[in-house]
Amino acid sequence: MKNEEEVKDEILAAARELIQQYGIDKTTMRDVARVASKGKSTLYYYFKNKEEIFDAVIRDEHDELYLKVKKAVDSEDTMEEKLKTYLISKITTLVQKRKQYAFLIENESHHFNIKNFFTLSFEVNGERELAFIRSILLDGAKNEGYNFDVSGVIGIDVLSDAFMTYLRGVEIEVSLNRGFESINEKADLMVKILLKGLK
Amino acid sequence: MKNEEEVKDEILAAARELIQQYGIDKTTMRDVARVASKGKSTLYYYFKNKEEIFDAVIRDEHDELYLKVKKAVDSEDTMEEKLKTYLISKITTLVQKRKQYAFLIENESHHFNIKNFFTLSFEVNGERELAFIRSILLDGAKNEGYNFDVSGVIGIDVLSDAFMTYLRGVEIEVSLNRGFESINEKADLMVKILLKGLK
Amino acid sequence: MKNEEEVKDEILAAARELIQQYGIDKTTMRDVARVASKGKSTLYYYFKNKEEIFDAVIRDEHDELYLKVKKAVDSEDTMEEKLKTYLISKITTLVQKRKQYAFLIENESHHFNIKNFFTLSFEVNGERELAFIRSILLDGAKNEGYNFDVSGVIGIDVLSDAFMTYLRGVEIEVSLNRGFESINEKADLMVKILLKGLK
Amino acid sequence: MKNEEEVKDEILAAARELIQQYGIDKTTMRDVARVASKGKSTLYYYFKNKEEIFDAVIRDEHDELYLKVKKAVDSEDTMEEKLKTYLISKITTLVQKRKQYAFLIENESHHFNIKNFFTLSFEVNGERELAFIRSILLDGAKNEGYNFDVSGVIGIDVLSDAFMTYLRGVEIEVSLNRGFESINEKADLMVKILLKGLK
DNA sequence: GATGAATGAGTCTTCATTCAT
DNA sequence: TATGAATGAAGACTCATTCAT
Repeated sequence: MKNEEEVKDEILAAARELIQQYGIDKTTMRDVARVASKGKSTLYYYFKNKEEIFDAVIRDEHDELYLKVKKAVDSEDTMEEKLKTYLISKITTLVQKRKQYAFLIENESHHFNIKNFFTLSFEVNGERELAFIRSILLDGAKNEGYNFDVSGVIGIDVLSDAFMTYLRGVEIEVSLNRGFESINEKADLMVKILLKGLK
Repeated sequence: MKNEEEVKDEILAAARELIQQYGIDKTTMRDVARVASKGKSTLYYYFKNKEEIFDAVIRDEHDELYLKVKKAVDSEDTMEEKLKTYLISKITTLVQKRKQYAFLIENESHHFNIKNFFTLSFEVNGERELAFIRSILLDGAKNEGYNFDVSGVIGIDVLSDAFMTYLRGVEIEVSLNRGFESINEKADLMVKILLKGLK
Repeated sequence: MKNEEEVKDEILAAARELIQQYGIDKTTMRDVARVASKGKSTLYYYFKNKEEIFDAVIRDEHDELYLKVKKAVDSEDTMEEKLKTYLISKITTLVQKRKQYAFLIENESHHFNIKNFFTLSFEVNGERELAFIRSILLDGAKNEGYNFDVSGVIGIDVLSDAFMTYLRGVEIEVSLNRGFESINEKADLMVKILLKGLK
Repeated sequence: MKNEEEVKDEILAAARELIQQYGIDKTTMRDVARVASKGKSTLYYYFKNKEEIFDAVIRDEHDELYLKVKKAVDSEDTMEEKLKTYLISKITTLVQKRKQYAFLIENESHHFNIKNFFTLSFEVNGERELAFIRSILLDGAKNEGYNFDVSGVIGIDVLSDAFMTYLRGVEIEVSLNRGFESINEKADLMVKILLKGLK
């Protein structure tokens, strides 16, 4: 017999599957119940309401995403590689997710919701991503001799901020399905642009 | 006596107001009718359905946005100023819009939709923005001696692409209400980062 | 410039066309207006309301039907031929009309309305059809020596009534698209059944 | 405590009541819900949509009708009595139903729909009625010495077909409220007409 | 004489949520 | 613990009709 936590997870799994495919608004409690093989009212036994369920789903999803990227980055050695890996790993993961929605692209009427998902992602991971990037740059300054304070204008804060902003642009572009065939190259170039003249 | 176009505009104005406040999904035809001081069915006299109305609204809104930014940029002389102005004018306009939604930040249940609006913005203006930025860089190369082909890696395409991506990140950040108190400074810095070493 | 009667006729023609295809309930004033190339409100200038239009249409339609059948029958000489022609000409005409609706047969959702049309037909022509049939039988008795009062049970009234009832059954069957490939034979047989032993 | 089937039946009962009074088009889900003392959405818990409800009602209604007539006929002994009973019992039952609509006769605007009901009846019971009548005639031929093949023209198929067609005419006439005060006599006469000279 | 514009009332349907069991 | 049953509220959309011009 399952305990409370397990049932909750089953429900969240169902909700996640649906939210990824249809977005929040178009996913109904009935859908979730069906996929979770539960009665509709059972959802209300475990969660206060729809919002609580979908909030949990989103938080989970983005946690995962952040952890995955972080792990990839941590396995790199140099700052430049870390930054590139950050970009590449994030894009790759997002593109992957994007594929799950593939069919929605054609289906214009749904297409608001796909983006919704991506947009939310930023809100959840914002703070820790920025902190993480800063720490990468900091390490670069300490261990690899980068100098971010050239001519008094550019500093670590400025650069990590810029990197973050760029990252967000990338995410949106993925969500809009812009071609990202040459991810590696693009990441390479961007890192070059940002870092040129800083060492 | 109003002609057809005027009435349509009245309806679109009402729809726009509501879409900005509540997002598409939460805005009902009844709401639009009420705000436009029309009967619900009147909307259907002028538009085929909900989608047609909201499509028009969004297209208008983004047209406006693009034109406003373009105008501001065109009034500048140097490439660097143009790029800065691009960022500043876009951010400023978006922040302004953002204020209209202010109260929604508290109102968690609505907040998905705000972002919806921004996300769509990208889709509509994508192409022409990129082209516009390229033309700015091109002029810079021709008239101001910028050289984007240093060390074989960076070119106009790469840079305009990077600028666009960054721009998108900025838009998202605005939509998430990240502080943009020091817009001018931030724009200044970013342009410096992108252009450093290219002249 | 057209006079009132002409415009009314144009409207009725449009209405008739639509009623035949879609039935009364599914035909809207807007449809009629469009087909008649008039403004919707113009219909209300010429007719009090929807009902008045459709009433007129039906009356016309059935008038035509009756007249056509009567003409065919009158051109025959003997009673037996008249009765057969009555059946054949009515069935043929109805089958013809039926063909205009052909596509509706597949389209289940519409199929109530087709029948509606036929049913109404009975109401309008009832009286005069009965009278007409009686007169045919009467002529037969007078001129051809038929004796409808055999064994005290059957009389002209009984027989004309039976013929009428049978006729109605035929109409319904046509409306339900029952095969009527062998109309002539069927008419022949029925008349034989009814008249057998009466001369 | 009611089980699913019971509730469904309650809803169908309400729907039937209304359909009989107002016809399908004019009966709304709201009406049905009110009469069934249920919430409007409850109907959708038990049935997929309006069509499913009204389909069920009609099918039930006609099933009943057929069974009732069949039972009455089966209790008779001779072919002649069976045929008469068929006519009488059918007419009687229909007239009875007709009374439920009585007031609609005045109410012109509704009167299309009444007929709708009758018309549908034919479609549903068509096949089995014909088969039943054939079997009655067959028995008559076998057990009572009727000979339907006189003079090479009339056969069982022809006669059962004629009887059915006549029956349908009767149904329509009932639906149009033609007087059927002397049902027994009329049935008697018709059977005589059809069978005269066949034994 | 003709109609564009406007609409109130109503239709079917969906959904999150509650509650008795 | 789990859910079947029930529903209020709302949503998009349609239509016959009116009326000022």
